[in-house]
Amino acid sequence: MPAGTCAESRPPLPLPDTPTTRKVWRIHDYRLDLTLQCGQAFRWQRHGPRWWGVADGKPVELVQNGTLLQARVPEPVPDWAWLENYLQLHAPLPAIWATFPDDPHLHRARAQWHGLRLLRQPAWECLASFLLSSCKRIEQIQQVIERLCRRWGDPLPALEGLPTLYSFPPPGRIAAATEAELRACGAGFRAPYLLAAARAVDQGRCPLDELPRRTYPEARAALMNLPGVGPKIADCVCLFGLGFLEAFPVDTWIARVMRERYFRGRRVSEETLAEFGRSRFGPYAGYAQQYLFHDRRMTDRPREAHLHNPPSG
DNA sequence: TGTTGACCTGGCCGG
DNA sequence: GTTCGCAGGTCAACA
Repeated sequence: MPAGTCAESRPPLPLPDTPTTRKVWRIHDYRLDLTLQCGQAFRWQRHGPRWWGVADGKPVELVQNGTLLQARVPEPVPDWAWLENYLQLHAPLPAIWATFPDDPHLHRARAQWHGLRLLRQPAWECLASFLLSSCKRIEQIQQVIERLCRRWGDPLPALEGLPTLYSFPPPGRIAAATEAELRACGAGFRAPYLLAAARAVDQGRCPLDELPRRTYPEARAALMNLPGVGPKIADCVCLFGLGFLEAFPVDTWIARVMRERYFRGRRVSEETLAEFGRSRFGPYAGYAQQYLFHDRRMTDRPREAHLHNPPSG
């Protein structure tokens, strides 16, 4: 190759990304309102078309206007991969749907709730949140988590015009708290579970960072070694925090819908339902679970069906 | 192996 | 204003 050609064809030196506080994406098959409010994450607040919360440790304001998604952060960031990953903007939803069997119940849920996505949350925040979730409504879970963040989290740089948001407390901070202090935040009988989990993670006995590199059964078993973590919470953490999309959490809602629609109302154990869900819906069973779960929940709670309204923004 | 009650707390509902 | 059953789960005791 001639020397001159080589110099001309050399790619330009990569320029560092210019840090920005705003970003716009064109998105398809995405419903921000459903995704943030369906019960997989507990730190998002809605005011009209605007959503604000903490994603991957950073305060963010989000607005969806049709196929445009706008984000705003208080301090310039060089890239937005962290938010794209959290929101799973690049998850191939049509390809995921193509893997599912021809299932009338799933088709109906898809038609109604198309655009609902699974988030990818920080594993510790996900584990702590779902440890606090048993026998609580979403609003109550949000309140307890907010108290924990205000008490043991750090204030984050404020978005102009919005209240101060707090980081999710790292395991070491919770590990240093007392059970009574956690109960005072509203954790109730879940307080000793949260404390034990925080200490296990903080001391490296439950290496959350390593679990995504293990197999799903190994990660699930490691989580279930923690006190207070049964099959349901372990599967929620696998699905929403570790990226194991084959996980199929079985809670009371999904157990009801599965027994009704696939087992003619027969009594079937929850472990059997989880195995059935994973084998029927395959490597993306978690997506199927979330659609079936949300469909059933909205059927039983029509008051909350305003979620069906597309974003007004 | 499957079933049952206890565990905190707070919003809801009927009296 | 008060009472009561209930809620997106887990654990341990018991049959």
